Amino acid sequence: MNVNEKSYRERVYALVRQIPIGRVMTYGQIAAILGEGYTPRTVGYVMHAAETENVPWQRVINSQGACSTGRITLPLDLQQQMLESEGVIFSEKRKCDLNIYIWFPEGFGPAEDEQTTLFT
DNA sequence: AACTTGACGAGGG
DNA sequence: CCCCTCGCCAAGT
Repeated sequence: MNVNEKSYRERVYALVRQIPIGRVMTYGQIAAILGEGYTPRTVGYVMHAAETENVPWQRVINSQGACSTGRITLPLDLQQQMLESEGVIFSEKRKCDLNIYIWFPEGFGPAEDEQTTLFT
């Protein structure tokens, strides 16, 4: 048996647990990195059960830089509040700048010539 | 075993 | 910029 063989969900959780405080990843980005069989939708599906798995679920947002949990308990989405408490700044439209907060695991970052443009 | 449902995302109007 | 459509695939009924 392959002991490295983790369940479909565990692969997602393992990756999400690596996201640093104050940084985020998108559903599509996670699906692209995990590859085979993973799609933005299924990643979202899996994240629905993440809170009981000791996973920083709030750090996974959509490609528009906004939260899509739909959990609008207060004036603002709970997820957005959690991210704001980690230092992530959201606009009035409830979006954050992915160019600033997006995080890539080792070896998956943007090409060097593109990285420099992020610091202009 | 068939059908429905998403914490998505790219593309077109 | 907003709205709609369609592809994606694990899980729940």
